[in-house]
Amino acid sequence: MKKGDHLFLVDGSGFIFRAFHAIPPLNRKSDGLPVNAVSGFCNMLWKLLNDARDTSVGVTPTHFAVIFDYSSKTFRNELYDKYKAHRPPPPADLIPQFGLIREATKAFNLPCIEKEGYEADDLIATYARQAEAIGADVTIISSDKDLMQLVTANVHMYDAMKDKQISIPEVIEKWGVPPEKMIDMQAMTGDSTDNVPGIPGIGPKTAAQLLEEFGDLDTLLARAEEIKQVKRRETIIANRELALISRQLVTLKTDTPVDVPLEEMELHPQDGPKLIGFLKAMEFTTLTRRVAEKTGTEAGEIEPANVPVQWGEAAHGPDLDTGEAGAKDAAAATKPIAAAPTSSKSAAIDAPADGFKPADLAAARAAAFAGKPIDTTAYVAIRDIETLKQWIAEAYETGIVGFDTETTSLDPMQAELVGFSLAIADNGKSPDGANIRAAYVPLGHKDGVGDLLGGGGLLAGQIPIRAALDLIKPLLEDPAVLKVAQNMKYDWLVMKRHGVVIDGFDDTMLMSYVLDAGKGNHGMDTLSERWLGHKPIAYKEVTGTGKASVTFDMVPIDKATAYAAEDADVTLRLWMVLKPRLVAEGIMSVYERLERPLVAVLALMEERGISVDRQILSRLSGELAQGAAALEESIQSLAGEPFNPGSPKQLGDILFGKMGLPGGSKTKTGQWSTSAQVLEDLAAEGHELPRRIVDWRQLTKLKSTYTDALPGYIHPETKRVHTSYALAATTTGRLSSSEPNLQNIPVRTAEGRKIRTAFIASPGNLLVSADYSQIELRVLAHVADIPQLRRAFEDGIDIHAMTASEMFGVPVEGMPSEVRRRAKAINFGIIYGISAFGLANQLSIARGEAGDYIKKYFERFPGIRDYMESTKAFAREHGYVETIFGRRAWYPDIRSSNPSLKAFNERAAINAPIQGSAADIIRRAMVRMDGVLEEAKLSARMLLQVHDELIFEVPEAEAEKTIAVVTKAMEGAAFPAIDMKVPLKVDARAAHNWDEAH
DNA sequence: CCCCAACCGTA
DNA sequence: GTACGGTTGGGGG
Repeated sequence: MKKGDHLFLVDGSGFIFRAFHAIPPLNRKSDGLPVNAVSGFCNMLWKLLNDARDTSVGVTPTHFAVIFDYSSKTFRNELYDKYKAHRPPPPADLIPQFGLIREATKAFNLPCIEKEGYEADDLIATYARQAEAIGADVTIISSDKDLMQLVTANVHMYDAMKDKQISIPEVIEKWGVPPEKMIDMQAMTGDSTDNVPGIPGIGPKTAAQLLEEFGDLDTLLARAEEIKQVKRRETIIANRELALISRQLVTLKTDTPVDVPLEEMELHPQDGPKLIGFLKAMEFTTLTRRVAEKTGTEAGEIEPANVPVQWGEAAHGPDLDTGEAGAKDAAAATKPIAAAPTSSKSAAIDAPADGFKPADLAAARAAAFAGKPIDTTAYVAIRDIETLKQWIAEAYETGIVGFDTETTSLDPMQAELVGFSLAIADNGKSPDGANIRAAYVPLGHKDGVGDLLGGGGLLAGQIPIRAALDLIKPLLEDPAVLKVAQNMKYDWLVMKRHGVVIDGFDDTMLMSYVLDAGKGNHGMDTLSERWLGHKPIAYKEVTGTGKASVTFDMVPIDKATAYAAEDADVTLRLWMVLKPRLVAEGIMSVYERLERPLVAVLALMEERGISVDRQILSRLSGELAQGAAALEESIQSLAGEPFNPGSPKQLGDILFGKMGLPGGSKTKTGQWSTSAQVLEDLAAEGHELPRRIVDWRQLTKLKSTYTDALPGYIHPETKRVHTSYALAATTTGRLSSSEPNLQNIPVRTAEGRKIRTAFIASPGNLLVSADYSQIELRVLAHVADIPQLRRAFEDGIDIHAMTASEMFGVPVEGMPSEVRRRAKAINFGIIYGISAFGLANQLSIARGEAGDYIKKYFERFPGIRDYMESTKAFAREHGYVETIFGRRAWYPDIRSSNPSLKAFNERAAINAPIQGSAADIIRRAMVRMDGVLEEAKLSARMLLQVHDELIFEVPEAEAEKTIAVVTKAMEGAAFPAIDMKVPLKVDARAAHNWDEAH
């Protein structure tokens, strides 16, 4: 080292504690290893090594070292036995990171320096003075006041997290004394977290004043009699010895015997592959990419390094204890525990022996947030651009932000943005805790007055919406910053319609769904009460209810802030609880592969919508009205009195009271059942009225639910119908569709199918419908591994005919349709968790006969019975069942003592893996579809999903090729996760409307 | 105005 | 026998 060189000394132990508390909990996704402090550390090192000149440091280092504490036992304990006593053990999430930080330092090719019996501060002091003596400059990367005594004209400090240089003026500004008087200052004030006594009652202000007057501590003590304030004079004289011991404790040793000379700190070029190996092992994708670019390394070829991890119980003393010296900020706000670590191993012993496994970390996190009070009075409204910029900068800083939009409508295709809220977290001052603050950015709130058209004037004190969107857009589109929302599909679509494509996000609703499907709904209010013990403000409380309700833009801003900021706050808290559970419960890949990617896919499908021909529906509606009116008239005359045929109650009275027909069955409320089944039976006996009621019901159903309702869903601007898909509504993993439900458009009857002719391709295009053939039976053949079924599917044989042939010994050739029908019903029954009761109902046969069928079926297909029994046993033992991709469906009531409830849950548990696996397969196809189409240079757009069917809109000229590409993608959707034992088959067709394409 | 039961459309 | 959502009637407040 020579004059003019510049030495950077990083206070590694101090940094890890500050980073841990400042950075929200970030866990390695593969196993939940906490890595937030390591992440902050690596980012800081990378920045200092490459861009130090662009920071407040303003110089480039020539020499560089990272210094750590070695153990909590140092020479200071000899001086004063209570030194650093009463230190709580470090938080569980931090313990594994001590070792990782050292590994990181080595990966960065930097010297990693520590020495037994000394604190990092002593090593830093020694090196700083050595370098200074040579004429080099020194920058200490730390903001610890204990190091400020080292600051001179040539020695500076740098707060990396605030990007702030600390030199002589900053020390004076902060403490009122120059650096060389910091030792005396600390000797007087002491340090409660380190148990440095100081002089009782003397704080920084008094100390500075006394040092100003007397010059230094020795002079002060010598002339203590001159102090005018009686009380102060007496305590200083009485505590003279304490002050002198304190001075010894806080004075850093500048002559520590060091093992690594300054020369060895000379900076060497980065070893790209080595560093990337470590970063990959930590799963820091963004930094990996940056390092690869900068060092010209091909990251894809580098394997993640095998980094040793001390989860806790096996951690060696020095690694754990290094944290202690830097734990000042943490300890200050933490209630000290009774037992102090007394040996270098004690922290490891104090920590629970198995307290650092993913499941325990998740449990600790949940416990930390359960009932943790939420300060809802701290929410603020952001009303100016500068403040918004600050919040956005903090989101970049922490890398995670809670996000929520407020709009004028529950329908994201109609919604206008009224404001958005942000929640920012750091990792809190207490173990496993977190501090969260949230704000609302009002953009489109109006005053209540308004003109006759209803529109009020924009309220003052709101950032113009365009400006706010321009500011927030880069943040929302930056995949490196995690946006956390509840039901992100809604916010994603709203923001997309405002020109922002959110990238890099988590969705707490979907997390809850993969973790707890079947254990209640996944709405924010429910989750908040369940996990946080907090009941958020109800939406209705803010907007009012019923006729008196207003849209959110009419809500006063203070009221809106209380509501909206709380939503972002709660969402981020839920993330803290739920995210670690994904790893702990082994369900992360379901979330990442089958849930999260569908958010954008479905949002885009919803945005595209589908063309519906108003004229066709209107014509059909007229026809249906005519038909229904004619039927109604004949119904009235047959009944002999006017009544409402739509009222099951009135109908029951007519049929079973007045007309005295034999009543089939009663509903659970004691009413006569007038179900289609009952009416069909009566009709079969020759009664005319029930027959006409059945027909009337069909026509009115088609009219009210479809031909009349659908036109109301045509969007005024797009002229298309935009359904909404729910990702987290079913227990099995299926989607659901609503407003309108496009998953129950009629198809079974000729009358009903006419509705489908109204769903049309836009001019120049065709609709392509591609549906899986028998996907659930194929899944059953796969999971239960049934040889006959597998063979039949491989050979392309009619599966129901094969079943009938096996069961009844009837050859497939020339099989009566009734025989096949019965086998088909049994096959469906199997999928639904068959019961003799249900099968009997379905086939209108006796219970006993149905029971015989089932018995026979199981004789022929014993593997199916085994599957059903083992599935039930699994569900009873675990409370859930799994799809072939690991999705879970919970059935807590399967242990119910109520026999019918228990049986119901058993049937559902048998069905769920089959229905759910099929749902997972089509989800996989959907996630891949856009990429597959793009690769094939096709412009087809996926519009709808109906459980086993996908509908696309495609230019006429591309239809044929699209069918081939889509079919291939769907048939291969299980691969490579699952190598299906049965081929998947897809039928696809193109036509101008949905009826012909299906 | 809200909720539930009954009924029925889909896979 | 599984999984959904929408419409209607009807009763409650």
